[in-house]
Amino acid sequence: MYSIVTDTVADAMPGRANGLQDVNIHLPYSLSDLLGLLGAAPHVDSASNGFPLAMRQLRTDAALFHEGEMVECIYFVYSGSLKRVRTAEDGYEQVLGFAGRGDLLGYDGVCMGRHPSSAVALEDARLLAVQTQDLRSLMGSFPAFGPLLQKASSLELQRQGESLGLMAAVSAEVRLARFVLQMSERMQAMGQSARRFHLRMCRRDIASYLGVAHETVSRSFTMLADWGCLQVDNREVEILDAALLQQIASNTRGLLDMALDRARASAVERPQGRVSDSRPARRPRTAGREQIWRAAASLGSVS
Amino acid sequence: MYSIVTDTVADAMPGRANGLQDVNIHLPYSLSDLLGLLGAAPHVDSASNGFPLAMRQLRTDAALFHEGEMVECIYFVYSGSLKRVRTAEDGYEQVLGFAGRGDLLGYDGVCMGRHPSSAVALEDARLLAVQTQDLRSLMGSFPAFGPLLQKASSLELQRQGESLGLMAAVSAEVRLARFVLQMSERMQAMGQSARRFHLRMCRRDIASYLGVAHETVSRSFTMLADWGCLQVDNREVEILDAALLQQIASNTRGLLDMALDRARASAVERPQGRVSDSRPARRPRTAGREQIWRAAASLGSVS
DNA sequence: CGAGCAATTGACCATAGTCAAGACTAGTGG
DNA sequence: CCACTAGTCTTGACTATGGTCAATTGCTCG
Repeated sequence: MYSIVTDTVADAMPGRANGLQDVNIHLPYSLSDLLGLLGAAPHVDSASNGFPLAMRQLRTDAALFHEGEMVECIYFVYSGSLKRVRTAEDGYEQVLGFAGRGDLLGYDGVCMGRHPSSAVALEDARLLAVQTQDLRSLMGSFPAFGPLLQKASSLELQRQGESLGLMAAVSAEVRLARFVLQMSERMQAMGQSARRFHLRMCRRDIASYLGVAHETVSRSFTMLADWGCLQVDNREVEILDAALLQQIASNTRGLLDMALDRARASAVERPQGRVSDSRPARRPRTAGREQIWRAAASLGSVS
Repeated sequence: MYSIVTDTVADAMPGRANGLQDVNIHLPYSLSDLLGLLGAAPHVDSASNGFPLAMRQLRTDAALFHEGEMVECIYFVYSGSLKRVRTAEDGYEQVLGFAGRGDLLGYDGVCMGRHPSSAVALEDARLLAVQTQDLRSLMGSFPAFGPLLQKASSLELQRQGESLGLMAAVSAEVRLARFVLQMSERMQAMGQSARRFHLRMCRRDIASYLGVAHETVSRSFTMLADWGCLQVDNREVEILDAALLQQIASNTRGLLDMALDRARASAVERPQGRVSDSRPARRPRTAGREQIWRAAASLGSVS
């Protein structure tokens, strides 16, 4: 599985990653920090300084909570990133999504009182914890909190919908293209570069998230790279041709239709193409992808 | 695709049953009806009688709201059922989920102020509408409302997660088995029979929801029927062997492991077992569906 | 009754899952 | 410091699964 980094005491069990430091650590954080994190104006609910919140710290591969546990808190990512996973009865680990700064975790368990999925840190992370039992009084005492929580949960719901949209695509390359664009948007939303970023999750996690085999993720990455959309070095991704990537991502069914349309359209315009990296022509093995090659070539993305 | 049915202006299409009646119709409904629908005790917030709510009526195939529209209300299904759909840029219609009585719709648009997906009635339906601008004051004035809304939105989020779990399965039969079980649970939750029910959506919708071709849904239904799990007559479904169905549904990867495990297990309790006889030292590379047949046979599900 | 859509089934073959092997990296302990 | 393990990542080969096209049947509703 994943390389286990025990964060504190040597626990003899290698399978379990959670040491003592994953328990709550109370630091001088308060509700006002949360309101700020969620984008509230600086001084709304100034009394919110007086409501202390726990800041939870996690090391890589440590679980924030496990599937099936009672829900005591909902969490907001303060730094770092996590994945949400559900383990099927047969032991298969399905990745439901990834969370970064500002994202809400654990809310899906509120209705049943139990977490339907686990959350695991992809890197060292810190999270603000709000006890569910406090939710009611918080909404009463701090008028800004209710709408912000609503907004956050609504955003989660929207994100999940988009995740479903990823899986709708039939072809693996399209799924991956959509995934890359999704990550790119998120990075931008967090103030980072949308063009070049570092993936925090391994191929297996991406594969599970996209519903394909991890070998297929590898292959699809090289495909996208060959077409001149991306440059990939392990987890480092650079988007070279966002337009082409978008085009690929926008085709749910196959690659064929797009390639034809695109090739036809671009046969008219045809600007001078910039050269990314001229690689020896690889023989495309299938009819469908042959089209993409032509499309890409006619776009000037590949010389 | 689906015939687009505008629910406002009289469209000249004679074949379609949707006319003016899909616009808002204010009937004597109030917040107390909503609280009741969501499972609150009968007399909490008795003043809620005084807060009127719009009841929206939809005919089959009419849209509750369209993707991209401004969010004015969130809705709670009072009767009937709907599907949530997202139309990709290439025109492909992706079904995100289905909603029945008590389910919340439109909440995912609250964060951005625009609906990220459409909602379309699968049959004549009625919905209670709550204007988003009222949410804040409602939560202030009616203490029971906030938690109920929270619970409803949390449930939606959980459901979405389960939907993602459907797509995780590689084999089409497994996806369909999970879908059927999901529907069964929902029917039961709504007080109907979990064993025998009527699907409100067509094969295409199921297919889109599961991320497979609609022909594959047909084939998978006949497969499950052949294995003795189900009886299917068009949209009428009867579960014959829930245990086997569960078994099939619980295998994310292939059908292989399950069939073997199951055959082995039942070989113990069933001394006649000739099933797990001389298994070749190495598992046959892809045993395929033959295994299921044997497993089913050894279970006595198929004569 | 006919038009149109839903559902099923068959044939074909491209895509992607599976197994296998090798390259590379990071963490561990001698 | 260097193996040594254990993980990730990539690539190749093979083939089952499922997407696509096509034809048929059945259902519903004018």
